[in-house]
Amino acid sequence: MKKQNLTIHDIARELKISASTVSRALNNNSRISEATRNEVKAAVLRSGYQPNNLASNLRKGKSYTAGVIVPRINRVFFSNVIGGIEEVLTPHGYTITICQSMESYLNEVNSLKTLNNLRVDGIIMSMAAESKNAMHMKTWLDQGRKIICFDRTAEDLDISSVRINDFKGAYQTVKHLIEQGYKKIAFFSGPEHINVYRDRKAGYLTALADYGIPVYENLVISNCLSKEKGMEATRLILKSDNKPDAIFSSSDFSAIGAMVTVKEMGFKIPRDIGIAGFANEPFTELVSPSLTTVDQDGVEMGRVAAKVFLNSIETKFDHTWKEKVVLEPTLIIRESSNRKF
Amino acid sequence: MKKQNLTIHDIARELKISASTVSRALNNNSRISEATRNEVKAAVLRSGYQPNNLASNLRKGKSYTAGVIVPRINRVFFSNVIGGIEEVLTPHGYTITICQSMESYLNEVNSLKTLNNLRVDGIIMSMAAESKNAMHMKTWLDQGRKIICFDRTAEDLDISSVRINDFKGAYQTVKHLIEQGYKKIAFFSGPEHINVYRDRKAGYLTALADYGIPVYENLVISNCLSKEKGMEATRLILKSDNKPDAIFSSSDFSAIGAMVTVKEMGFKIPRDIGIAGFANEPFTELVSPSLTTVDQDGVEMGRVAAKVFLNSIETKFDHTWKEKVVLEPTLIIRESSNRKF
DNA sequence: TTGTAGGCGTTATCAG
DNA sequence: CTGATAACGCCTACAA
Repeated sequence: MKKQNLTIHDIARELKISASTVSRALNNNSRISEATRNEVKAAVLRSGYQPNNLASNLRKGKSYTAGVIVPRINRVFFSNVIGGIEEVLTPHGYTITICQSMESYLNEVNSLKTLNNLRVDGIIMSMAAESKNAMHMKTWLDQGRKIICFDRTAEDLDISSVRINDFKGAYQTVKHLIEQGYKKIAFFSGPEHINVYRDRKAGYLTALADYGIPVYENLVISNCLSKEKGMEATRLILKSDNKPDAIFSSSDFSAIGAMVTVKEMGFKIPRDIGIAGFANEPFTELVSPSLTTVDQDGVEMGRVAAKVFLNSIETKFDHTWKEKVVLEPTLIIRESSNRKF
Repeated sequence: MKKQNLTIHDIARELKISASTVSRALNNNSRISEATRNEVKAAVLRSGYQPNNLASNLRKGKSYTAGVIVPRINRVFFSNVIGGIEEVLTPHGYTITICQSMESYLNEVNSLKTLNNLRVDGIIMSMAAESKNAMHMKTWLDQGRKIICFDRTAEDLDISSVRINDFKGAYQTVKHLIEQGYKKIAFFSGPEHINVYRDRKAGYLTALADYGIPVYENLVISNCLSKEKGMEATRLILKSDNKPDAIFSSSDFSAIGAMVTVKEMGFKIPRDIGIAGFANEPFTELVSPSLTTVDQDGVEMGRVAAKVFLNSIETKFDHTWKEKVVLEPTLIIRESSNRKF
């Protein structure tokens, strides 16, 4: 039952030709006659031979594999990105190998090592929250490995990257809230050593400044990304003397938490309190009121990252050239902030 | 800058010993002295040598890789499963290579082939909706490859599989609806050549029969899995002469569609119409009213599938033994169906 | 305990 | 156009 794996040598023997000829026939090499090529292909079909890519990859010094490291694969944004990467790479004959860092620095270090030992042709990654610098990545870069960062990038490294304009996404959202007549806008932030959260906060602060609105310290909450933290923070600020009339969160999850608590405390959304989140998680359009948020097209980001990957390994560009792509975010205005109509 | 890759031969030359000794030192082979082992390890650290797993895998005839094929990676259930697989396999030194079938039979065939050519040690997969039989999988099984199915399994094949008890999940949900006093329960189904949808429907029908409730043909809607289809179907049945007082859907997405339409048409949930879905998508607890649904723990399913994978390749069992694991679903009762309190 | 030799399955190079 | 040969980097008998 369990057949031994056939090799090109078996095919060669059967056809009384050499293994190299079989190899050439299979690789559509030009220096071979139509006749033998067809003979070989027929024999391959007949016998059920399947090439061993491990061997061919070893010989070619190339694995036709992209390593992907994400904090967690089951976060919609990241799985969307992976989907986009896969969509672009598969037609090019590349395969992807996945690792999760689980936001841990140590896991990230190990994943980098594992993928390197597998001789992947490059790594597409988004950094773990725990990784406060990029020394572990530098080691590989110095050895000539390719790393492409997306979303959470290593800004202290000269590296190819794909991000969205988080600053702009935040700025536009705050501008929108102001235009809706909100005057005291609270902000939920994330760990600020991560570029995306730093940028979102900067967008928030700049928008307030541009419109001459003061920043109230008690309304800027740090490290507030989960639903629970959002509920907690909301209760706190709504009970304070200096109540906000809107909440802009760096995360859809804490925005949902805010929504729950605001309703519990008897305020109306968007009449009394406006709410906006960030990321356009699928649930944001399903809750009621539906949540205003910023879309960061994960699938597209994955596609772009994959293209950058292909460019960098097919070296149309010279070695030192790094691509830095910044995608445009889209503000999606929904019920939770829309009181003008 | 770009160092050439070092090999065990380079280390050997530096230490004036043979490559095999280096290999043995690195693999913690017993037939080697402490002294040389330490020397080798020191040299490796100093030089920055990194083993080439392509080569060692080729030599060992084993790739320490699991191939995973899912319909779409960015569906929460599937990405949860992948997370669970990764969690279990990584500590065992296995890596995972991912393919999406995008529900297409052809993509599935190609993925199977790609993964085989990569000589993965086994494949963990959930079948594409388009795949109506498993002949393409049989080909590989006959060649002695390992395939483990999860969720959507190939029932005509003697194969290891991990599923949840979809029948029971559906049965319990319908029983719950009946106990809440609902008497005319509509059902949204999926493609019935897929085991999970067939089983859910069977659970629905059996529960009705057990409680002596007739089945109304106009209330059983086939191929109704998306939000849009759910909206459409709901409009249809609520306008009919034979209106339901509850809707049980095989999918959370169509259940949400039902919810939207029911509210639009002015009915109260759960007072006038009860609703329940299936899968416990993250949004189900965030919508209002929150949606009653059946939890199928994707992460756990992934963990179990990975363990079955490890068992099957580390062959503690004999070749012909196939594990068939059935996990228990959990009915999660939320507001959308709970009118007793 | 260590070294030698051979091979895992391919492909690139060089002859013919 | 085709064949022989030698790698790719590693591991494992077998020999010493």
